[in-house]
Amino acid sequence: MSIVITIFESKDKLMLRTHTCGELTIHDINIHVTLSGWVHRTRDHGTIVFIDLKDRYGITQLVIDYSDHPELKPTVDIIHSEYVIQGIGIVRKRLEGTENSNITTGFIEVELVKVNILNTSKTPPFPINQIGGEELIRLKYRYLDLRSNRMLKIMELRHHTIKFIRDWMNAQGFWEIETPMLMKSTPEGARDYLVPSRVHPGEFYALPQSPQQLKQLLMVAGIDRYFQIARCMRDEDLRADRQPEFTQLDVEMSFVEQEDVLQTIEDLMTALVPAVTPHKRIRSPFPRMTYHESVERYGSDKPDLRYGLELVNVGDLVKDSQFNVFTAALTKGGKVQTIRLPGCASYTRKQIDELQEVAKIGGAKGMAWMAIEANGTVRSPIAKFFTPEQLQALQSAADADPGDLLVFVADKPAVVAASLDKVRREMGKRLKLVDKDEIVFGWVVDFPMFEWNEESQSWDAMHHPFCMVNPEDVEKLLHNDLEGVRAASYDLVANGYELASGSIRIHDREIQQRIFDRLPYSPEEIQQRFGHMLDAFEYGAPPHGGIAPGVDRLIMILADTDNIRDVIAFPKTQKAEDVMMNAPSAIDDVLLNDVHLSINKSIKSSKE
RNA sequence: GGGCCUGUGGUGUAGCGGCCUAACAUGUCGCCCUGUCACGGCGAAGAUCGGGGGUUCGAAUCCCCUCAGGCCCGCCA
Repeated sequence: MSIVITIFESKDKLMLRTHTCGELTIHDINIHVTLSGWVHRTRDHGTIVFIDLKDRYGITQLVIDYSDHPELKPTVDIIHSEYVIQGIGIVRKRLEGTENSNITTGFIEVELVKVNILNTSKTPPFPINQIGGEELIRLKYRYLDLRSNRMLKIMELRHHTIKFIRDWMNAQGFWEIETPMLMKSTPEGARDYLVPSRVHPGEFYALPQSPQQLKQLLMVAGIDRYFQIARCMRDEDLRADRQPEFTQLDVEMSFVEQEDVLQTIEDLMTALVPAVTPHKRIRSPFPRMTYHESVERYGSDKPDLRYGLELVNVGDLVKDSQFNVFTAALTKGGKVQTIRLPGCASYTRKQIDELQEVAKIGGAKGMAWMAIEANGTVRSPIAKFFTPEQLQALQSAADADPGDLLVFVADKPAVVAASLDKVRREMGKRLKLVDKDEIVFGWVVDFPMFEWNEESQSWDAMHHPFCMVNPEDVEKLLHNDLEGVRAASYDLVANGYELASGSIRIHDREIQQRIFDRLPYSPEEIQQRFGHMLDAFEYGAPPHGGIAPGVDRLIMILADTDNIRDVIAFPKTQKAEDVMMNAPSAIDDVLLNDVHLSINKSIKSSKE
C-alpha cells in the first residue's frame, strides 16, 4: 500500500528535519535539506565517510567529505550505530556507477555541511535488523525490536488494516461505540482478570472477555449497527495464536438473519485483503460447511482449506476385518478414518514413527498404515488382517494410487478427529501444500448448541447462553434431546485458524428461559448473573446477531507470521509476563490496603 | 496440571566423553584507508558452555534436579 503523507508544512523554516529518510529522489537534486534519524551503518574510508540514516520511511545515504569539511571530523568520529543525528546538507546525484537501485533513495545522497548529534545510543543488545535469534532478549528491549524494518512493516500493516476496517464499517452505516473496561464478572466462559474495588470493600470488577452482553444491549437501545475495535482479556493459558489480551472487531446488527451477518463479514474480508495486501489471493465466495461436515472431513472445526488431505471414513469397510483394533473401536461406538498421503509410500519406518507421534498428540494410542507400492502391492504390518477384497476396497475408498501411504486412526470420534487433524496439518507442511500468498476463508455453520461437560457432568452452552437455537431444532430442545440441537452460530476460518465467531441471538424471553432451563443454573443464579440481560429483553429487544473477528490473527495471516506476538506491539510471554516492564509485579502494602486485600503469606512471588 | 524442544563471548552459531588452554561469523575497541552501501585491511579484548548435584582418571558433551524461554495437550462462553 502506498500513501502520500505530508508531514512538513514548510521546507524553509528552521526545523529538526525538512524531509524523511525515504523521501528524496533524483528530482530533489541540489536542494538544501535537513534530515534526522537513526544511524543504520557507517562506512568510514578515512577521508570520506558514508552514513546510512534511517527512519520509518527509509534509508538515505549521507556523505561527509573531510577534504571539504574537516571541521566535521570530531563529531563524525564519535557517531555510532543507533545514534540519533541530524544532517544538514545538499542533495547530490550519486556518481556514475555508485547508485544503489535496491532503495528508492539510491540515486541520490546528501552531502553534509553540518551534522548534529541529537542523542547517543548504547550498543544495542542484539542486531536490530537481523531477523531470528532469541526472542526473549528482543521482548525485553521491545522498543528496539520494533525499530527493525520487519516489525515496523507489520505495525504499518496493522495500522492500515484497522484503518480500513473503521472506514469500511463506517461506510456500511456502523457506529463505533466504546464499552467499559471495568465490568461485571460472569463465571462461565474464560477465567476473568479481576480488579479490586476501593469503594466497595471485597468486591471486584472484571475486565471484559469480550463486549458480548453490552453489544446486545446496544441493539436493544436501537443502535442498530455497532462495531468496536475492542480489547478483550482472558486469563487462560497462552498459545502461539493466543495472548491474554487481544483485539477483536466486535460487530452486532439488528433485524438481521445469519445470512446478513455472514455476507457483511465476507464482503469486508473480500475488500480488505486486496487493499492492504495486494499480493495475497483469496477465493470467492467463501465455501460453507456444517460443523459436522468440517469435523468429518478435516477432523477440525477450523480446517486449513488450502489443501485436501481429507479424512475418509472407512468404518464400514473394516468392520468385518480380523484387525481387532479397528473392530473393537467400532464396537465401542468409535470410528475408523484414514488420510491418503500422496507419494509417501516410500516413507521409512522412522518417518512413519514420527507421524505416529504426531497422531498421539491428538490422543490416538497408535496409528496404522498401509503403503501402496509402485507395483500396487500393499506393504503394511496390518495387511494380514484384511482380505484382498477389503484391501482393494480401502484403496478405492481413499482414492489411493500406487506410491501413496494410507494412515489410519481408530478410536472415539473426537480422538480420531483430533489425531488426524494433527497429522493432516503436519503433512500439509511437509508436503509443502500451502501457498503462503493464498488465504482461503471458509464458513463453518450449525455448531452444536450444547456441549457435555465431563467435569461437571452437565450441559454447557458451546457458544454462549444467548445464542439462538436453529429453528428446526426447537422441537429437540423441548424434548430435551440436547445433543442434536444446533445453534444459529457460525465461525469464519482461514488457513487453519479460527478467525471469527458469532451467532444470531435469542431475543425471545420464552426461548431464552428454555435454554437456561437446560443449563445447570438455579433461577437465583440466572437472575444474579444475567438478570440485566433478561430485563432488557423484556423492553423490546429486536432480532439481532453478530460476530467478532480476531484482529490479531487476521494480521498474523496477512503478515505471514505464525506467532501472535509478532503482530502486537508489546506482547506477553507464554507465562503472560511482560518482560520489558516486568509485569505482573508485587505491589506495595499501602496499595493493597486501599483495595482491602492482603496476600496469603504462604504464597511467594514467582520473582523472589 | 502434563508432554516435547531449546539454553555455549554482546548477538548468531560450531563443538555433543580426552584433540577444548572452547572454534567461526558478526558486533565492540584501537590503528589505517577518497566512492562505499553486509565497504575493505591490520590488531586487540571478550564465554569456566543457564544454575546445582552426580557418573568418570577426565564433562560444554552422559545422568538427575532446578531455572528460563518456546511449541503442544488440558484450558480458551
